[in-house]
Amino acid sequence: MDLENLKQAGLKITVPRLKILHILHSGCKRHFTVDEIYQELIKQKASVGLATVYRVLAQFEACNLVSRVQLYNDQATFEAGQDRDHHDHMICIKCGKIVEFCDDIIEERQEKIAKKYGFKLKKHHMVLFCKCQNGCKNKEK
Amino acid sequence: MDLENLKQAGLKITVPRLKILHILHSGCKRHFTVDEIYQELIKQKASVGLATVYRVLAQFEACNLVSRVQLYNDQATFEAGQDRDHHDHMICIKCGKIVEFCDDIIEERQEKIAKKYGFKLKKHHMVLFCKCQNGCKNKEK
DNA sequence: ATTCTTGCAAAAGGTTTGCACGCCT
DNA sequence: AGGCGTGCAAACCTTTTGCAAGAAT
Repeated sequence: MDLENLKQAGLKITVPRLKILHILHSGCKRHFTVDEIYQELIKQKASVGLATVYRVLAQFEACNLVSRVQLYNDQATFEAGQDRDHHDHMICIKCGKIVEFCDDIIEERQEKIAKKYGFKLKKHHMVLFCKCQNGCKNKEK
Repeated sequence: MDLENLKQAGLKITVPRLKILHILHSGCKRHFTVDEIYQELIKQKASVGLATVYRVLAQFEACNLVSRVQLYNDQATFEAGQDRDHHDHMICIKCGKIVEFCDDIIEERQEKIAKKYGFKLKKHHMVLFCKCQNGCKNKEK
């Protein structure tokens, strides 16, 4: 349970932390920019400062309640969920829909390519930018 | 020839543009952050403003003399060379050495994965972070 | 009581823009 | 003269930090 993680990490159960946890887990959305969370807090009329959102997310990251993912070039994005297995992301450039996937063949090739050049692969970063084929009528993000 | 591109794009041949072009093509290095170029200009005692570096690189990008690549999360990076074929990057996290590569198997898998989820792949972003195996004694970047 | 948290404002770091001066034709 | 190009400073945007006041145990 999330609250256990907080306690174990020596973090107190506070209103801002609970509200942010709630946002992270409500609905089917799992990826949030800092500003998305901040705007949601404003919508809920919670008086939580932007600096607090940044601080809390960094703390959550440290105790594995969220992980930081680089989906866009300009804003930090956090992904809800604990101890997730490795995966990459596919994003619809029109509606923003995100799909997580992991492809063994690609993972294997990456290792081989690194080895071929005398490198040892430490991590990788891969995002596929796509368009949903059906039913995505939203405007470009 | 580079100067032709400039003229065709309606850009005048000026000292800052020539100096930046020269930096882009001298040596074997092909990837530069804005600041690397700016620092090199300072080292050469060229009085070129940082804003100019940004503006010139944006213009060079528009006429295909450089392309913008997202290698680090915090700083824009530009790659010298015109009309390059698609490729991805592998970076040594210790010495910063960059290798460009393109793997058909990965490219093909990316298409397939997109299709599998009902997406149409438009572009992708992939960077492998590695360690050189031999002879890389530099400190972490 | 003590330690942790927070909101606010200011600072930081990278990038862009406004503006007046300068250069070239 | 006219327009493009430039340096400088100021503005911008996201993120971080300092600090004094407030909460949690």
